[in-house]
Amino acid sequence: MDELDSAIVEHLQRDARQTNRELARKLGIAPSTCLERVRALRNRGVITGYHAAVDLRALNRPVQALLSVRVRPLGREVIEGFKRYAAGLPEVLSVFVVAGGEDFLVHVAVPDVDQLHSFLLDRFSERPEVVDHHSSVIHQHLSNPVTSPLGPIGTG
Amino acid sequence: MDELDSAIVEHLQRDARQTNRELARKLGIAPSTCLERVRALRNRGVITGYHAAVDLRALNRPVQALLSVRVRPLGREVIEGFKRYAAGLPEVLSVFVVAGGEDFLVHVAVPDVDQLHSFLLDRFSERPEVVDHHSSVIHQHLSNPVTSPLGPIGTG
DNA sequence: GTTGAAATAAGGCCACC
DNA sequence: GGTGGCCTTATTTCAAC
Repeated sequence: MDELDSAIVEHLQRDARQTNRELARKLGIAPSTCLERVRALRNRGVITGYHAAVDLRALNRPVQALLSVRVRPLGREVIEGFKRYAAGLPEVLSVFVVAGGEDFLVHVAVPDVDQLHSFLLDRFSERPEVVDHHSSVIHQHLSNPVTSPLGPIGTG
Repeated sequence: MDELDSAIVEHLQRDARQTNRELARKLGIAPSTCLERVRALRNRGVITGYHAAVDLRALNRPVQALLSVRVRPLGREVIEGFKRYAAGLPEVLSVFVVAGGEDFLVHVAVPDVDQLHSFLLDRFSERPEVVDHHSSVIHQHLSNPVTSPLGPIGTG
């Protein structure tokens, strides 16, 4: 994991479909060298995959919310069970298992606020382990396009 | 936005670097047809980009947290200002602007808990508009690999 | 809108440095 | 570990349906 690897990761986070030749040209290295580096990053698990990003409005899901959920009794089975349940729901974008006042934060995207309400009632309130929940509508969500190493770059 | 488009979007969310031929074969259409569909999805803004996903541990950032922040006075300038400030910090993965008890939820990834503490003190506590903040360490973060349309598929 | 084939460009392997 | 060349494979255009 040197500076070249770091640069490759940054470029591929911005555009995962640029050709190997284009990437090599930007970095000033030979395409074959670049290809080997990229493959090594995948094999070492630094790059975990390549994913298309979508516009939630285009998919009829303009309303986003963060749902905080408390479950009881606290234990591995209840936590694991709810986590997998929530992650499997089509409305759910991601699930955070957190420490502190709440146990889960569930990021959802739905067609409208009525369906957000229905989702809470039908999917969360009815679950016996859910003792409390609270929703925060998301007005805006900005994602950092690149995630770079922090601190000294590891030796691999 | 028919069912074919929907299927294309799902496949490209799982693997954005599969060849056009492979994608066409899975969908049972000609490669040239597939290519045109994919291009149309990009031009219509349904697919917004292709991004490499990375392992945060490999980038020396194994500690994640969600930081809830309240700012005052509440107004467009303060909200916009803090939002852009937070989104520009290298430790920050994404920023949620939310309604409800808190104003922001900031998703961060740092090398260790000490640097999480330092981040809060140096980057948030010192900001005059930040009147309160509270951190929740993330034990686990699951993302849904695919985001599909909900409800009736729009006519585009 | 979809297809098949031809032209263009890229990916991938290997010998060499 | 990095490079350049060669062969294989994919992408992309275009005329026709």
